[in-house]
Amino acid sequence: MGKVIEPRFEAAAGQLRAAGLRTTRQRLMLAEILFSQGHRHVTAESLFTEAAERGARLSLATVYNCLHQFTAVGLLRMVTVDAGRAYFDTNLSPHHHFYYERSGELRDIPEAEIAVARLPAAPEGAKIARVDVILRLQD
Amino acid sequence: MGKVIEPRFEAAAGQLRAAGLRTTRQRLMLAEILFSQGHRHVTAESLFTEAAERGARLSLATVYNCLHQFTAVGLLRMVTVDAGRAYFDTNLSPHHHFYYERSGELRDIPEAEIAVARLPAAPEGAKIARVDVILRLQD
DNA sequence: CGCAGATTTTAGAATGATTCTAACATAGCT
DNA sequence: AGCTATGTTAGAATCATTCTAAAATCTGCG
Repeated sequence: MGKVIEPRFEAAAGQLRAAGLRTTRQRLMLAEILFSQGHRHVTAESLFTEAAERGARLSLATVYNCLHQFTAVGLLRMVTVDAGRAYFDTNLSPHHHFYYERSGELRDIPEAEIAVARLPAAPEGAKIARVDVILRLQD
Repeated sequence: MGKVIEPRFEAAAGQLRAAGLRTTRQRLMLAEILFSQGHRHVTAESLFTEAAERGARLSLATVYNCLHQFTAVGLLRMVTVDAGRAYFDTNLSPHHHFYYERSGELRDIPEAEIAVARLPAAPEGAKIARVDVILRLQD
């Protein structure tokens, strides 16, 4: 018998199943936090804290595991703007980022607002997996 | 009486002095490695190893110190492509990067080869300090 | 339902990059 | 040479992240 899923986790459960991931208590909570309130940027630490504030019982290691699993199945995108910690973005459509160097805040820039007009060919034997544009901000 | 500077360090000494940095044995060696052979991309670890191979006696902490000082005075630029370690680039002119995700190799793309046509305005109270374009490569 | 086997979670240790500390050494001026 | 600010260093400390091995949980099946 499948276990009972609280109504507020229905959507998250659907997303996890569609991605081929088991619906564990921890993953449901994290998915709910990540995917039920518009696009978000989180770090492992920030997500862990947020989950803890909501009363979730899970370990930091699980947050790392889930962030990587979600990324692997295409539910998240990793964003590298700071040598030191990884950010994860729930916005999967092509877009770019403002990065506030002082605060560490990350903000989406819709794709239409930046035009990368010409791209060089990828070097022999390689292919371009992704184009990242980061506008670094100071105040 | 100023100390004697070996001829091969003359150029490096000039650059350090021009930047307002004292010419210590360690800085001379690092500057020589960094600035005497065209543009380079290094990490603290790679630079430390290279200096050690050349017989330099210095500590890793000094490499970190120097990389940051050189960056602060505008002799280097920090490049963030990997959450985990910082790269430093001796190429100070505007340009972008190919990043081989598999090997960690970084390669310059001349500015002329990429055109970032339109930029959004910086958000209220902030200004755009830098535009980074990274083409991530897989093989 | 109730179990077996596979997958997950977890605490804690381990790792890797980087920074800090506070003692020692040196550069640059007089 | 001698003074003093600056630079270097070993080693400890910190931070983000990954690993490990054991305990917990999930899912399919009888």
